[in-house]
Amino acid sequence: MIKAELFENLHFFSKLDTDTLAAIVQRAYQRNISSGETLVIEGMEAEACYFILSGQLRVTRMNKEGRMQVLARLGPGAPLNIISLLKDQKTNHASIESLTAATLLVIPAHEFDFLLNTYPDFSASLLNTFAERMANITNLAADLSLYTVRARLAQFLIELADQPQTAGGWTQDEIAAHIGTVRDVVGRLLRDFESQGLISRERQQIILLDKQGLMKQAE
Amino acid sequence: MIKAELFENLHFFSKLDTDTLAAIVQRAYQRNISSGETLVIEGMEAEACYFILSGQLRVTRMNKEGRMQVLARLGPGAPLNIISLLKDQKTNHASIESLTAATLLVIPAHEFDFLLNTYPDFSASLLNTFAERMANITNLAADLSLYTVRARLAQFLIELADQPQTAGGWTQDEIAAHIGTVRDVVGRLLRDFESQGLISRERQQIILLDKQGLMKQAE
DNA sequence: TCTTTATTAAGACTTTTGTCGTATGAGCGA
DNA sequence: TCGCTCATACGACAAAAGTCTTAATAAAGA
Repeated sequence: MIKAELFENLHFFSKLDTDTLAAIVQRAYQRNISSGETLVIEGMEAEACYFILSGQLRVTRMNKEGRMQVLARLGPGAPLNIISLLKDQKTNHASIESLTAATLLVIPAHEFDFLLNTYPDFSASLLNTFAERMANITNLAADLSLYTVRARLAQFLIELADQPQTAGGWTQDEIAAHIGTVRDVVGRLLRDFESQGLISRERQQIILLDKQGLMKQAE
Repeated sequence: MIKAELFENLHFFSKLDTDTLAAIVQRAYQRNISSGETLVIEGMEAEACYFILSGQLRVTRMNKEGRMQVLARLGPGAPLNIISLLKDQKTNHASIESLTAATLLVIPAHEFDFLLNTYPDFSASLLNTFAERMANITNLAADLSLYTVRARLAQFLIELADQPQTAGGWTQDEIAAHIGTVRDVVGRLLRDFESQGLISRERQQIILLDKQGLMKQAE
């Protein structure tokens, strides 16, 4: 049995009515997963959607060669796998895996339908959350199309520096999956940025030295 | 004064209650635009959202060099500029321009807020429409990241052939803006496909000769 | 501590993508 | 019909991105 206190203060839930929260509590269950676990596999039948109570997860797509693109990195309060349930064809639309140990609120597909049809504030809150997600994924698509890898990496480093809480522990592989390229290229560009004095680095730790210069690289 | 008969049979509106439709009619107005007109400019303050009653429009992003990426191509029933109004920062999040003459239902920002807060079926319908849009833009981002221009073009041609209604009148420039590259490259690849006997072409008309072969190009 | 695995480094090389200049033909309006 | 714009063609070139190989180093687990 789960308790509303676990999540009612999270952004998504904070605006919901008490009885909507109660209905969620009644129909959902809690699940704990460990770090590096795969929660959802692209293409399989969509069985449930999720809300992150704690931990970090990432939404990804892969091609046949195994190259991966991260579509989103999400934390507490974020809904997962919603589109898969709303689409006509109810298959998982991307893969989802945990980056840390995490606790999730699991809502089975039919329960989700019920909540959606019964509690207008639930769907309204979803709509708001979606707007931001849509904006983010749109930015990603536009960036991938309109900017070079160099520019995307520079921008990524700047954004990373602005959010110190997420700053540590990025491998070159992860960075590559985020900005839409491969590890080798990230490594090469970081070396280049370093030789220009824009950054300095130690293992998995990048220190931004010249923000102005990096912004120029980002065009 | 506009009439509900103009649009109540469009997909988005068909599931709405009669009084919701009436409220929309009362608070929205109609606007006609000609082909090639710019309806919304990225970055400017968001004043309204729109629904397409007739005609085709495209949602785009540009970089400083003037290279353009088409994010969506939309027809009757589709909502426009919704994210701009739902975001925290209410600026237009992409540009929108007409590809044909078009008629639009215009809903000013504050009226949109009212409708959203008052008629749950309105926001529910929006959520459903959004799911599909989100799926599409996600596919675009993944494709841009994970596939080559050659593969994207081949896939584009296959999809185009499957939808005969949209098939005509694509310039190389437009194709390029859709698949995330520049005109020259599209021209070069089309020449290549033609020399391989995969397609044949006359002015602005591409005939698919070997679907299997193209699918191989799409990897 | 000793393996094993994950991460990074660095260079050489290939392929892909983008840019530029010039040229041709079609369609359109004055 | 004349000029104009638009769409396209095509080759040469430049830049960006990706691949491959070998090697070093750090972290993690037995």
